[in-house]
Amino acid sequence: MEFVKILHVNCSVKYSGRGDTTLAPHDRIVMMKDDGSVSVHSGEGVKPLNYMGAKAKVSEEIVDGERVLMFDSSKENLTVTIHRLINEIEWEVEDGEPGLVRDGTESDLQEWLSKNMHAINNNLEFVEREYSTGAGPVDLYARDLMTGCDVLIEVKRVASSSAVYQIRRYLEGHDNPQARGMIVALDVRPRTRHLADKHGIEWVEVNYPARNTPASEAT
Amino acid sequence: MEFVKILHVNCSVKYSGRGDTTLAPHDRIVMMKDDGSVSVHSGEGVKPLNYMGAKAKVSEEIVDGERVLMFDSSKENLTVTIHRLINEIEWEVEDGEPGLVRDGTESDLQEWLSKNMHAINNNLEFVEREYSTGAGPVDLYARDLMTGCDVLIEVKRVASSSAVYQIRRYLEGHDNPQARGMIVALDVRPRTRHLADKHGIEWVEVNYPARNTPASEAT
DNA sequence: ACTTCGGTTATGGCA
DNA sequence: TGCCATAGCCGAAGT
Repeated sequence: MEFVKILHVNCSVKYSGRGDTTLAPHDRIVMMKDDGSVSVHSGEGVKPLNYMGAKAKVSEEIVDGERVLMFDSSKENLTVTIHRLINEIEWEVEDGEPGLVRDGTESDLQEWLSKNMHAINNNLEFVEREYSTGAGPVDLYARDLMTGCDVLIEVKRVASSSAVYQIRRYLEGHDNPQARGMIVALDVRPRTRHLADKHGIEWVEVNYPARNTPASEAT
Repeated sequence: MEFVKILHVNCSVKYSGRGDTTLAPHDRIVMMKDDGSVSVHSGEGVKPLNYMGAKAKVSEEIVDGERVLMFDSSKENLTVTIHRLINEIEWEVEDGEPGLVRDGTESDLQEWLSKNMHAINNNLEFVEREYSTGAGPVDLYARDLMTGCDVLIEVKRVASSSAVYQIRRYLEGHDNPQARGMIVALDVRPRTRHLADKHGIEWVEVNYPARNTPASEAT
């Protein structure tokens, strides 16, 4: 069993480690798990204002009549000074979390495309995945069946400008200067299309097939 | 006033939007804020398993005798199906969060460098900050006092390869083709050094002065 | 609304 | 373990 402690407090926070930050006194929610992780939440936003990962040593002491929580790891430390405790609960959470199942990652798409090049273009023949160019590994390496031309393909779920720069680097690092560059994505952003055109990079939007649902084309 | 609702439940979660994920039934903690954000926590780790940012429409209904929470925004949706409610609280959190104060950010470093170019090199004269090139704004624009040469500088706390590509784009977009490119950072990663050298980009590591110490604030 | 960029990014993969 | 690239990255600022 794992315990989660949640406090509603008026507090100040000080963090030092990867950077240095402070939080002035205010009303907040502090969540502590018994793996040593803490997060300090305000009433808004999904991200905690301050936090610290697991493996921290947790200690608590009274300084000037105020409860002070301290979290220390080798390289970081976080201190929560509690000016006023408003509420405090502790819940027992069953362990054995099965974990998040992700579907439709870039890696999935890349693998699927390698076996379904026709989704891009009927003239493409798959050659290699994660093909190593002088400037790093390009997602897909293909060949144009009509012209015999090498085609280097950058795969993205959502392609933004960086994809254009990426593929340009691969072309630059590739030994065959005649190679074409191409972006294949579920979503090629408008400005990315323009930038790609400008640099002579082809782009194609594809539809990823239905996942995890045998007959989910019901619409 | 802002309200934060925290539930301890046995639940399943389904998310669809930027990707697709599922969480099998298990014991978890759900935090809902009244800006529409949600996060689903297990008993471990600082990051939520599932989450959704603000601006979501929250709705709730009973399906097959189970309470279902739905969060919908234009491009994403998250569904929490509650198989068993173990606990539920709602806290009222004072608004007006003063916010996190960061120290030693890239922006701080950039400003400090603009006034202390000698930390980089004695021959540099500051010209402009966030100088607009055809390829976007470069952090610092300077001039070499010996040669009169333009120097475009990318500032980073930690410089990784992307900094090299960034500065190359700025040089490409700059009107003066003779301009030199430079990376200035607290930490230039090994591969970045190599890559910079290869592309004729200079790089310099600097020490940031002590922060928050009255004596060092003289300027 | 779309894009760009910094971040205490976190996190997984690989040398 | 350290280093690098990805992520449902988030969040903020600028256009």
